[in-house]
Amino acid sequence: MPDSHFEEVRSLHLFAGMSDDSYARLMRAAYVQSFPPEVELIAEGESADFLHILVSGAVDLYAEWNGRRTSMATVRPVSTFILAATIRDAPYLMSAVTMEKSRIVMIPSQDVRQVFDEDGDFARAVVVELATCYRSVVKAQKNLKLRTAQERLANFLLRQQQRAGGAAEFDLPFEKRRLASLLGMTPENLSRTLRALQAYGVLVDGARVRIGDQQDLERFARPSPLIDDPAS
Amino acid sequence: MPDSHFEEVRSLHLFAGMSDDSYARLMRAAYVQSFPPEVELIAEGESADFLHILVSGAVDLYAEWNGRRTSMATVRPVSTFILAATIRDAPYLMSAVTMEKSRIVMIPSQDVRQVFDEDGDFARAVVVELATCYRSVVKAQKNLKLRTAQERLANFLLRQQQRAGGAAEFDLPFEKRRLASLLGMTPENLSRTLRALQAYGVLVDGARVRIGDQQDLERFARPSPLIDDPAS
DNA sequence: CGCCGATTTGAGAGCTTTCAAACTTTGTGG
DNA sequence: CCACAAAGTTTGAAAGCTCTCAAATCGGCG
Repeated sequence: MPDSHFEEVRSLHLFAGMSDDSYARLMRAAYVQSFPPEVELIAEGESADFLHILVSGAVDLYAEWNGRRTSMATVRPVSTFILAATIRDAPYLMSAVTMEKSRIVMIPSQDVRQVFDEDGDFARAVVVELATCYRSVVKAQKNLKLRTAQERLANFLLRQQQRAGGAAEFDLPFEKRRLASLLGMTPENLSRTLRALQAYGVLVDGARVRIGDQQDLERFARPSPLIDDPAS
Repeated sequence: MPDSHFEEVRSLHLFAGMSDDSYARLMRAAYVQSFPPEVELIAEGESADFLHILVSGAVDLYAEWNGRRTSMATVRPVSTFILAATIRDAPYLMSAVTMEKSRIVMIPSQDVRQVFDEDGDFARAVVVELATCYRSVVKAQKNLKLRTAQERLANFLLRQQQRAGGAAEFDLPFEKRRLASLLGMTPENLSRTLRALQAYGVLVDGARVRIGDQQDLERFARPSPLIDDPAS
């Protein structure tokens, strides 16, 4: 593996606190791979043979049932995904597909479990990572069950605006069809709902969004740290 | 704390593997408390001062936003709840209320974090517990996003039937209003949807449910281990 | 330019919610 | 033990929201 990735991954919270020894063991059989867009990395139901770490690019986690499909989350660098399945040695609950050209570090699951069994520091880091993932899914579920589609969209836009440094204008980070799926609606409905938010000063042109009156949109969206804060 | 609870809690997967020493430290400041039904144990947004372990009874985890309320999960003995907030030393994301008379062991969060920092075995057990919780929320989210209300209800009934040992008749485990909220619908809609499942041989009388033709209901519900299996 | 996929728009159907009222169940006090 | 009150459940009607299907439009790329 190139040194640059080696160091980049090392600096992740998950690996930062462990001994050089354990880290070396973890990386011994690990390798980096580059993928073009739209490549299926893992499929729901398969056994979790590798822990994946996204170094660059973007990955969509989705799930399917009975012919339907929904986006569950978007993974951005640098972060791991599907840690829980690796630890539990259980089947993946979600599929993963690259959204763009992506570089991914893959560590054999059995190495992760072995180091996990031997290195308490690593085990503790895994806990913190998992607790964070757990809390973020709980937030996603609250978002789904407590808010209407319009409210979810409004809050999503406000979060995007924050990510854009508070600018009044910014671009949507991915296709609208994927956004619709993430928010739990159809593309058609997203289109209409975006339009409905004009009433709160939202203007959309293609992927470009302009938030005319943040206060007004916030009054409608009522963002809450217990649902919308990415960390915590 | 009474010895009976002491042993019962000790036998939980979360505590089974740790040293007597660590366990004693964890339990030093812990105490058991009995609560009548409908008691608010913790409120969303509060800081996580105690890890809770339900020894007997039942607890509803719910969340609120903007005046709306939804049930997120039901906790059954013997299990812990809100472990992630304790570990992260972060605010609770959900509120908890007793559904029946319940006995609950409360361990100060700082003790949990301290033992967690010192005892690798405990840290590893926490990981397994958290990974399981994480996976169960992911399943709940797939259930919500991929299935219609009717399908969620049908699968819920099949799961209940399993819990009842496969009997054709069984009782719903809690009030219908709570079930409706768990499944993400209104009580009125649950009532109508139960009726709609007559088409697949489901008969309801009060809390009593009779599944006339399991095969038929399964053909409609299409249960999947990646959504409906409680463990794994 | 012309094709292909993504997005938008329209219309209609279907599902879910809301509101109101009737009915049932549960628990309490007389 | 009965009557009553309070809460939970069911039913009906209407409104609102979301989905589906179909067609039109937009946008990027060869």
